[in-house]
Amino acid sequence: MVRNFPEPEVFKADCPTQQVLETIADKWSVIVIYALSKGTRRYSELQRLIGGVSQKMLTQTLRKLERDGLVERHVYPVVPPKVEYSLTPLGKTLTELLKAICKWAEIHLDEIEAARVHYDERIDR
Amino acid sequence: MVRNFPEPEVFKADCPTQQVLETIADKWSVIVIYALSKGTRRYSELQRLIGGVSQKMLTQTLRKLERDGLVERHVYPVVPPKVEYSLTPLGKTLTELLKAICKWAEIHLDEIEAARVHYDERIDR
DNA sequence: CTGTATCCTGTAGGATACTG
DNA sequence: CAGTATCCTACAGGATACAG
Repeated sequence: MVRNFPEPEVFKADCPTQQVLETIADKWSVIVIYALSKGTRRYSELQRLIGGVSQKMLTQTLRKLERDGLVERHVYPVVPPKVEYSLTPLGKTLTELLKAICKWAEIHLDEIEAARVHYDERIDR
Repeated sequence: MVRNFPEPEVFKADCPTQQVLETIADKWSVIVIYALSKGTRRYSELQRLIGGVSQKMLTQTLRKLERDGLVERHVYPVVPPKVEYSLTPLGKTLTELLKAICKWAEIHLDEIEAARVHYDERIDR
């Protein structure tokens, strides 16, 4: 299923860029990175901070980000356990971009909402 | 389930910013917008251009983007049917940001790949 | 406290067939 | 050509229980 497109583009199914997108174009990933952008956080802090995230998804997201080298995990050998998460330098370079996305969303919120209402009005009949 | 956080943040489950993220933090949306960034495309062009997208997902994504006012749909009343898609002005403002994300992905591809290999080596044993 | 393991359900999304 | 409709399955992701 590996066809040969002339363009070295994002369009190829096996394009590695898409694999990266899988990670960062994900709701929880964006939010977690956003939450860590202000500094180190403990696991439980993140859980409290992010409303509506399940334990499973939080852990899963953190592992994925750690694997991609965006987040660093530091375990203190104490009891009870203490684990801190922070952005790596690589992660920090991404932060600015994601913030820009979030800012875009905030700015154009009304515009989008209006578009949706308009669209739905045309459809519902 | 609407708790009252002090921060007017992305963390609230009902935050409208999250709703916007649902749309644009999506793999196919990013790719479709990317594909339209160079100009108007017909439905079938998009389908050919984007490797690995199913008819269902393409239509679904286009509808979602149209609803949010990011994409415009123009139907020519001819037979056989001809439908063209293009970015709205609003959609174009987003293009630059998404391109930046894609560019980031390209630039840091190696770094991420290396991090993954490193991570997996530590785990597999 | 910071997880992992298991179960269970809804649904995203592919394949296929059909229509204006 | 540009879709909609239907079926079907894999897997995302919540709830719960348990462990180090």
